[in-house]
Amino acid sequence: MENIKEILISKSLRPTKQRMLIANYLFDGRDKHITAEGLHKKLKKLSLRVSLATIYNTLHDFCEKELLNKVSINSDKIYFDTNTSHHHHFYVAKEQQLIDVSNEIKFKGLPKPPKGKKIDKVEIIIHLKK
Amino acid sequence: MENIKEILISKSLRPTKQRMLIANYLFDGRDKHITAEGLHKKLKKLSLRVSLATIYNTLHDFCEKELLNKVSINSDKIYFDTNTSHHHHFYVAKEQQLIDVSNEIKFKGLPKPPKGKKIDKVEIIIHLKK
DNA sequence: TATCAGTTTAGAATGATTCTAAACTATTGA
DNA sequence: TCAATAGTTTAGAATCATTCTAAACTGATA
Repeated sequence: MENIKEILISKSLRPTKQRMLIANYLFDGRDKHITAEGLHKKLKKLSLRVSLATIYNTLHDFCEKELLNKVSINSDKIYFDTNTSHHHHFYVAKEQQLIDVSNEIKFKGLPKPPKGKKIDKVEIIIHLKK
Repeated sequence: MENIKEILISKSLRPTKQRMLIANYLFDGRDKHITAEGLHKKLKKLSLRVSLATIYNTLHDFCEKELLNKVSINSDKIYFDTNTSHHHHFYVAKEQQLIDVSNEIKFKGLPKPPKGKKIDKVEIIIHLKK
């Protein structure tokens, strides 16, 4: 907890009550994929009242400070991923479920980017079905 | 043109005026990535009046019949891709630009899917920056 | 020609996200 | 200690892509 407070400060985010609540929930050691709406509901269940606007603000702030990763796969919701290391995902469209891929994928034959552009990162989404 | 009419029929889509307009625009031989809104504007410029609702309906119908591919990368718009063969994309976030990757990418070390699930397809998005 | 399934349409509804402006809180410096 | 100020939170409104609805239209078929 103290830990988390320091992290926020080190990222020049004031450790406000709301940010602490959210950070404590998110960074409990388990990897999570969550949407703003989903987080809002979770916190409500724990009787922690944080406005939806603040949730959005905070999630975006955390992303900018690289405490979270944005994953946008299905174009109707943004998922925020607490795993910020470079990794890939399984995605089950039917259940809108996102699962981390833990192992390393190697590729061959990556194309050259068009002139004037560089490769930022390679994202792999493994779509699953039954 | 006659060609396109027959394709629609073969997919049991009536070759209505609106569908023909849209299909003629989309399937002119050049690969395209387009959004519903974008297509609506393009057709308007050509003085072809098709309602936005019909554009959405048609794009979805074409997807179901595998004449188009849905690509959702940035989570605020759906792109429809006239290239329906299996391929990957470059994506330039800043310009919301989508570019087909023409060559083959091979990978090694694809993870096993969780029990009860099969790999449907592997989607690779190569994020580009300046 | 009447019927009917399929299609188109305008406009309303939805739902995620962002914006706005006012209230609140924390930090700083006198 | 206090005021000033910068940063934060909030409810609710606004936005924007997309979907829905229900009525009008179209065209093939009997």
